[in-house]
Order: sequence, then C-alpha cells, then structure tokens
Amino acid sequence: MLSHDTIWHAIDALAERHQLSPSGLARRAGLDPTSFNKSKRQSADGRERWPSTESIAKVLDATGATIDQFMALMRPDTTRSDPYTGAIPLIGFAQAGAGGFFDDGGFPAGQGWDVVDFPAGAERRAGIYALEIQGDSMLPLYRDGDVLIVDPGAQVRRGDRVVVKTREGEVMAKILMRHTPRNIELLSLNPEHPNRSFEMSEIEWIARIIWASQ
Amino acid sequence: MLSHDTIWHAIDALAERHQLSPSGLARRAGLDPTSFNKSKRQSADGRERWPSTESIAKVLDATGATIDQFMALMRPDTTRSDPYTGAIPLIGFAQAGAGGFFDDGGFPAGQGWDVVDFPAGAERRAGIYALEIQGDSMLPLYRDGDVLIVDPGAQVRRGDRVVVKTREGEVMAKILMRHTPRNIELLSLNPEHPNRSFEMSEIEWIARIIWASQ
DNA sequence: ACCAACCAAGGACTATTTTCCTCCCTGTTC
DNA sequence: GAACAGGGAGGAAAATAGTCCTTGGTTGGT
Repeated sequence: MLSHDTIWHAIDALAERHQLSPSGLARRAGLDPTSFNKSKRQSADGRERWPSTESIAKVLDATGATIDQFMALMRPDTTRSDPYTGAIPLIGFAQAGAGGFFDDGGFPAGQGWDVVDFPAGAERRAGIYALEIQGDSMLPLYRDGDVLIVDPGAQVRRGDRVVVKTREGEVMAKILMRHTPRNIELLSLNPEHPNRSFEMSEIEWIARIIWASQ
Repeated sequence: MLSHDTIWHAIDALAERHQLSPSGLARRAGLDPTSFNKSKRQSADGRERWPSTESIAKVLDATGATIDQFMALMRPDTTRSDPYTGAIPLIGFAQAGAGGFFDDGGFPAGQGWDVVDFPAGAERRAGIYALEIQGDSMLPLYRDGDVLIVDPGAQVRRGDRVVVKTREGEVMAKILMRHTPRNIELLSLNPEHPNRSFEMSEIEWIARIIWASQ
C-alpha cells in the first residue's frame, strides 16, 4: 500500500490538484525545486529513492491538505469516498461476497459500485440534531455512548425508530407500531422493557431516528 | 496533523498494538533495533529527526497495518467516546427530558447543547463505503434496506460491530467478541443464528461499522 | 548466582536524501 | 530577436537518517 510508486504518485497528484508542477509544489513547501525531480526518485544504480517524511509534512502544510486527502491520492481509483465532495461508494450486502469489489485491505475497488451522498443528505436537513445514549436500557440496539442522529421534521411511519417526548417530560427511543390520529403504540427496543401506548394528546413531539453510530 | 510528535507517537502506538517494544517493532521490520531510540528522534543539538518514509513503509508491511490504521494512531482518538466537534447539536438522552431544550415542534432550541460533527467525522476518513442490507437475517438490529457506513481503516475493538469477509467469500455483519492475533470470535446480531469463530488466516478483512441508517 | 535475551541509550560511522549548482528547453514579454 | 521566468534533468556537496557498536538495566530460566 505504502510503496515507492504510490507515494510519488500521490505527490504528483497533490501538485496537480493544486495546479502546480512538482517543482512548483516543492518550492511552495520551502523545499528545493528539484527535490521531486526524476533523478531524485531513483538513483543512478536503479535503487528506489523515497521522499523524507519531513518533506511530506512540509508539502501537506503548504497545500493545506490533510493526511487522509494525501493518502486518498495514493489510491487513484474512483471507488472510494471523496474527501472533497463527500460521496460514498455503495453496494448491496448480497453482492459484497462476490469477488472483485474489494482490494486486499478491504477497501472498495473495481466496478459495480453505486454512490450515496451520506453526509450531505443528512446535514442539508434543517433541524436535525444528535442524541447521545446514556446507560444500557436500550440494549442491544443502542449502547451507552452511541450517538443518534434525529430528524424532527421527518415523516414517521410504522416500523420507524423514533424518539418520543411526552408532555410529562419523558424522552424515549422506541419503534413505532401503530400511529392513528388519536393514539400511538410504541414497541420497546429492549425486550425486557414493556411496550408503551399513548394518547396523542400526551405526546409533545415525535422525531425520527435517521442514523445511529455503531 | 503530520508532525514530528504525532508520527513518533504513532510508531510507539503501533508497536504497543502489536505487543512489541519500539525496538522489537524495528527489528521485525528488518530495521536496526535502535532505529527508534530516543537519540534517533532528536539530534544532539535539539533538531528534530524524522523517520524515513521507507522505514514507515517497512513497519506497516511488517505489522500488516494499513496506512489508514497508522494514521488513525496519529489522531488523538477517533473512538466513539470522543467528543466530536462540528455541525450538529448534541444532547444526552437523560437531559433531553428536562425542559428548555426543544421548541414546540421538537426542534432543538435553547442553551445547553453540545455539538457533533457527524458528516465530517465520517467523510474525512478515506476508504469508507456504504453497504445496503438485504433480507431479514440481521434483525432486529439491521433491517432490509438499511444502509451501513463502513470504515475498513478503523481500528476494531471488542464490542464493535464489524463487517467481516472470509477468504471463502462470505460477508457477514457481527459483533466482535474476541480478537487475538491468531483468531477472532464473532457474536451474531440475530440470536437465531449461531456465533462464529475464525482463524485470522481465514479472514480476508475486517471493517468497522461506524453508522447505520435507521 | 550465573547466563541469556531483550530493551534502551548514545557515539561513531555509513548510507541516503536534500540542497546547490549548472545546463537545456519552452513560452512570454518587450 | 533578446531577456526572462519556469520547468525538468543531472552531478557534487551538504545535511540527515540508519547501522553498528558499546554500555547498562531488567527479566526469566537453570
């Protein structure tokens, strides 16, 4: 993964991304402009020459790139999340077992990947917020420290996981079983806890859980 | 981000993760055991000494770690308990019941909210991808159509929900129960399915599930 | 107690990388 | 056309990292 080829390729790609030549990138990083010359990548006897870690740090600093962006440039294929746009490759669980979708390290590779826009899809919705689970009352689904992303503006439907707040001030995460104009039935996530049923007049609000950290 | 401190810290952390001393790590990588000595991190006149890129590549190769894993060791800590910083308001489940945190419609309002950086926490990591659940074999945790956000570069620890691919091509989502250098034990999400145990040699890769749509 | 193995530190030396220099080529400006 | 700036190549010098060596401390086995 971290090889002579990939690291030099990443340096070239980083320069290109910032509309610089390799020598221009070196100069901007405070290095000698010839640092990335071809003769500096391979010595006369064919031995591989590697850039120093310090030079890489200077280059990242000069371009404002993060290490992850730099590393992403080392793997030039398109089947990985793009730190610049936030797009994420998507595949079905059943397909994942077949060969050709992953490289040796378990990273997505090859053809057949769809794309989802995971972060933007969430952050664009106004009003969403996060709830941190405290305690073990919602095991096994939600554990202490898990974070739920909640959308109070979303439509709730049967089967959705929801957060409900009653007028009495009780807040709970449940599965919505029935939802009529007059009352709702909530299924507990933890089978040891009883299911609940409320008149709609007792309910202050219902919000749908859209993501949960794992 | 990529600094003298962090890179040496990452090397120490990598050694510790593989139950090696810094010198043991160097030896296993085919380097001189003293390569990571203190006197090699700072010269006599106080100037910083950096490990070469080639040494880092050798160390990664020797431990089987990916670059992403190595980079994760440079960060303070990207685990669940980490206080995220960013764009989405966050509150604890226990606090949510008290008054003053929500407006009439259930939208966050008022004081006392923390903040999480939900999209950035995910999108910054190169290599993450999404898996769509098909079928009901992982109920009650994951339902047909749910989307899992998976990070193949994350460190996996006991209790994490993980996706595992075997060399035979089987892909499964499980809970990691034991993880030794030689084998792993996986707990099924669906109690009707048996738990599984594998030699590490049978495993192609393990990736951590970081988010799940609900 | 003794030995062996491992770890860590640091000095001297060797190997590798960066810098400095020169040269050549290209495109732009005057 | 001449002057200039930028890019790239490559050789020699300077700077920096790795190796080899020694010393001392700790641990485990006999």
